[in-house]
Amino acid sequence: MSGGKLDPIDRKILAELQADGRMTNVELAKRVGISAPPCLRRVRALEEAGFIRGYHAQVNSRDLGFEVQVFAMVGLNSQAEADLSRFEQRCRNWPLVRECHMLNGEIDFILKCVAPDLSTFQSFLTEELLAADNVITVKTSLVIRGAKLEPGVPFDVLEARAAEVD
Amino acid sequence: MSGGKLDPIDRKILAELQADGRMTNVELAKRVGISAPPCLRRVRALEEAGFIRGYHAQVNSRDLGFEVQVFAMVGLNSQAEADLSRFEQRCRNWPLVRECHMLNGEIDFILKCVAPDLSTFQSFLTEELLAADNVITVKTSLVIRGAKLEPGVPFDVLEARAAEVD
DNA sequence: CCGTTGCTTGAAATATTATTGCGCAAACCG
DNA sequence: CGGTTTGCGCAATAATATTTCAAGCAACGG
Repeated sequence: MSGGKLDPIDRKILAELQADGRMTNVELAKRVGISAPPCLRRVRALEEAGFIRGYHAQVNSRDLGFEVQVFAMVGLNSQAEADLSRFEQRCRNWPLVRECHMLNGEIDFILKCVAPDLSTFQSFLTEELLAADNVITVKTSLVIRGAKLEPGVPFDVLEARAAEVD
Repeated sequence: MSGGKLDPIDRKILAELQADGRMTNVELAKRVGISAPPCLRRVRALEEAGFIRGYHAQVNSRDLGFEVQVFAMVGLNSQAEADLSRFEQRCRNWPLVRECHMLNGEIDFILKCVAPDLSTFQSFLTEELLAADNVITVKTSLVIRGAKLEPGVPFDVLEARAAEVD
């Protein structure tokens, strides 16, 4: 990647692959307006440069028996770096915790959790999360429904900015 | 899909594709222990049955110029269904809002937002979100760092449950 | 102004992969 | 038992990915 800068074609590639990660390379090439070989090279370069971190199937948790999704707002006793790291490491080892973000403000961490049912989550909450070292406060909120679920980047905003630069 | 039930091979397929959505079908077949054609048939069936909702490249927002990630906890004035839906619809039209979850408890919605910089987010916050009809409270928290980012389902938990059934 | 360098492209060739068609075996059911 | 269903895998075919290579093009320095 020459200098780490992306041209409009690269951005379009990223946008397309974000929308459909299994698109064939020929289809992708057609959409971004170049032929297949350079398109593939660009994709590889984007992967190597870390712009693309991976590809994942989006699986329907509910159908798989994970009826419950919960956000947990966690407050810690100590915010020393060592303690923060220790808590993060714990989160990595809890399968029910799918995302863990460190925040500023009075909440130290927000966790996105899943569970097969409420009682499983409650057990986790009381026996694991609340019982964990250094954890002071946990406020939980059940997800009633998800209205928009598009992790990633809004490429339309990106294109608007790129246009301004011209 | 015969009745909608999944056997261990199906679950393994889902787990593998969740981990790497661009895996070739032959590789996938090798890993789950069957030959390519039935493997592909299973994948197609899983897609049709809705267990797989799509495939997406995970793009690195920071590299693309989205330095800021924010969780916004939103409280509404009215929780009438029509008002909730209207707010959800707004969220779908805001590019900076990437996820919108309706919660129980005192927070009505949690939004995961991204922005190129703080001032962009502030403008969005004051001119769009806070200005929106029916919005009473918005508490925001900047994401300092993400420690675990694995949306989806913990298949190890799933397998443990399946084993119990035996 | 021209040649060199560095970089990117696209056509063609080749290697892999996806996909279809079909026969086979096990499980299930009357 | 015989018929039906279901899912498997082999083999053939179609599509795709990937490599190879020659050519185009801009920047640069003589």
